[in-house]
Amino acid sequence: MKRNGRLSLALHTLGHMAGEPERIRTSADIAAHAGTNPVVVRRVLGQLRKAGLLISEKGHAGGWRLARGPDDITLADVYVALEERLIAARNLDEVPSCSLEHALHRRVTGVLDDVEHSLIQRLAATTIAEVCKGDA
Amino acid sequence: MKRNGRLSLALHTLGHMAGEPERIRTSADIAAHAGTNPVVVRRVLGQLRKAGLLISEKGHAGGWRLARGPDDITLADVYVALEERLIAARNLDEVPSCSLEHALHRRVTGVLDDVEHSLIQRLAATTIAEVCKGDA
DNA sequence: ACATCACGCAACTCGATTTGTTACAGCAGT
DNA sequence: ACTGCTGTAACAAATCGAGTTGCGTGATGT
Repeated sequence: MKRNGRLSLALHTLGHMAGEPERIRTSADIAAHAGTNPVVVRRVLGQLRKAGLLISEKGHAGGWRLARGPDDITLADVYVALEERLIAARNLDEVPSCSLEHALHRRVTGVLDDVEHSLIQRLAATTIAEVCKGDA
Repeated sequence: MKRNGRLSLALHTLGHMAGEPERIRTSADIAAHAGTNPVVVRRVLGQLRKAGLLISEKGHAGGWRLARGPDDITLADVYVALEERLIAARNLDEVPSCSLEHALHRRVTGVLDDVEHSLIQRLAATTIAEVCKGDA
């Protein structure tokens, strides 16, 4: 796992959950399966929980499960929940010294924002359930 | 300068060159203007040279100049020359252990490649000369 | 010829970001 | 009470890009 590790981990986990929605999984289980650390899992899935995609329960029989049906969670939901923003730069508004820089920045970020938007739309077209089905 | 620093630097420099195509600039000049280091400039512009966008000449009166007219260089040319690939992951084909991972990977990279492609097409619609004009 | 000025390239440092790890507090069942 | 889970903070390790230094090479002017 290297780049987009969080996204990979999240999608992978959700995919498995979609296969057996009843089963409650612990972060240790998930971490073992993904070859990473339970804390990392909790960090990533915690963002999905905040976004309302997952529910986590503490205590003896605790663990993680889907907050909604797998056909009601799209890849875009996951993407935005993780605040990935692969494309659009999350910039610290660097004041451009020369006006050319300004013009360039405006044009490029305009395109980038558009493309990011279209990426999200494309991701919104696929649900977790579909991906899981396509696997079989 | 932080993320996409190479792209910024390249576009900025090309923009200025488009304004005065005759003038030959040294990497020291460019670096001073961009607030960075001559070696960094040579690294970045070197990629543009390999892509046939720039010409560099050594020696006393050496320096950098455009290899073609500014209206014949698009933002996409620069983007691909730098091998930026903001979107599509440059992965080391990690063999997915479970088939779900496989299905996921295929679908996500499919979308990502498409979006990357559309990004390049959008960038190809703008030339360096246009950006320079838009500035004035 | 020779000094000068510029690029080309490799190796290294540095800082920021990301990922992995350890430790501990809190909560829910048995 | 005890066990087993999450939540969080703090720290360590790996990663990556930018910056830096040093030296080799080619072209120009004297």
